[in-house]
Amino acid sequence: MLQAHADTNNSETLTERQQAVLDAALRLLVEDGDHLTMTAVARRASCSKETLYKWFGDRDGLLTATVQWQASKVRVASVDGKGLDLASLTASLERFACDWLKVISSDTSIALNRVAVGHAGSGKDNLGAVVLENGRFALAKWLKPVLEAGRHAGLLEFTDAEMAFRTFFGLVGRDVQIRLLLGDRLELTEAAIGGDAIRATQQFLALFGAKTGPRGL
Amino acid sequence: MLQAHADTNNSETLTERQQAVLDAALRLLVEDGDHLTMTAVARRASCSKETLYKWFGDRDGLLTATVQWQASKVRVASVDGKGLDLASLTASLERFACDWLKVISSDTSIALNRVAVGHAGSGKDNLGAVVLENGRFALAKWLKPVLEAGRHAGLLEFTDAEMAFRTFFGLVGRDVQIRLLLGDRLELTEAAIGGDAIRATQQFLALFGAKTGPRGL
DNA sequence: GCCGAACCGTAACGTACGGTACGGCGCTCG
DNA sequence: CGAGCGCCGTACCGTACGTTACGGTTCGGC
Repeated sequence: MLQAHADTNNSETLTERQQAVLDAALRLLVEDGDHLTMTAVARRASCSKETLYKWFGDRDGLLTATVQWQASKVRVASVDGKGLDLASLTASLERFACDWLKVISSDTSIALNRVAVGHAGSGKDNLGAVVLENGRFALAKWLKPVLEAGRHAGLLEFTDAEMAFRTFFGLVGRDVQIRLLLGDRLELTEAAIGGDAIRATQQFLALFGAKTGPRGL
Repeated sequence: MLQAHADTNNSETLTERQQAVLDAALRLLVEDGDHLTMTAVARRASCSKETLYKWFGDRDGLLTATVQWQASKVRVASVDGKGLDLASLTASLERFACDWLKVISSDTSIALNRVAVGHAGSGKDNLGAVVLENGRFALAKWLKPVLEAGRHAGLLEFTDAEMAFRTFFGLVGRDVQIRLLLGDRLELTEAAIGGDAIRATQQFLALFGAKTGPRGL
């Protein structure tokens, strides 16, 4: 998770220097919240504002590029659909839950979601769509094949994969994301995340596991 | 909405005129997003900016008063703990789920949560705490007695009411709130909300219902 | 060495907006 | 009926910030 393997889109069109600038903008966004100014980015990245405008057009362009740049860094390798037995399926689900909880509780994710939410309220919905696409919908895209494989192997029972995924999403995330976005202090230790991942997975299996399988929880 | 039932806090300290001003601010917040300016509020409410500053101190004070004013309007009557049989417990849970989904999908809630999220990112966390207190935590305060009553009546089994509540919260809300906050078009018809409420309740009962109860879904 | 391109640092401009001051108006009270 | 007061409308001020412009520097190519 979170490895920076050379990706398809951004690494081609963005020079090394531009990536450094976007990293600076990202750090600033995490530190100072939505208080990001062009002057601050230029100072932090040791570049001129003229260059910022030449590269990214305007402030929204810089913001969008920053969000997409971060998104391109968190692409994860899709799991192979070899989740044949219950143990590996359970492990996959727990791993997804664990990774997801780590992502949404990270400072970076919180900062990016905050700015995207604020942006969604002000007309142009670019940032919100980008965050959603690389967050919730990407998670669904990764997870659905696992669910389908589990159903095909007779381990899961559901009619609509989308509905099953959304239930899993709710069981994992619960109130965590909205509380963090609203500024609630909510310490999420590694152990707590791991425990939540196990609990959510067991609850999901209790709801969607095949009748023959073991009924956890 | 906007009935003048004498409330605890706000109706005493706020005059009729002040409430009208806050309603104007609230409408503006819903319409224009976070683009709320003091001049716009003054114009919409047909009052002077000087009056706004005299009454609410500064922009943050106006924002906080607006959020609290809206919060004071959505107080619901707490259900009585007479949920003795499974039918009435199920009905109570469904009703909570239904009401909650209606709240978080309303334009007002979305606008308020957006501004609170943005505010939480910029130092002062007042708004986020207020929204959280009147949203998630208020819901917990209403719902936990119901859950405890259900456990006492032998209908539910759980060790930690907080954990049970959070699971219910996740099953009901799933990805709805974050998607709406991020600007996702997500039409929630009355029928869809009702169906989701029933589904979430059945799933919750499947996870936490006493073994003698019916195993839905 | 010279040229042009890219870029850094900074100054400057325009605008939006939070906050303040002031004149005028209607209302209440003596 | 005059005084005082609360409030409306508006002009005004200061600042922050997006955006542009410009002088100076580095660097690759001829």
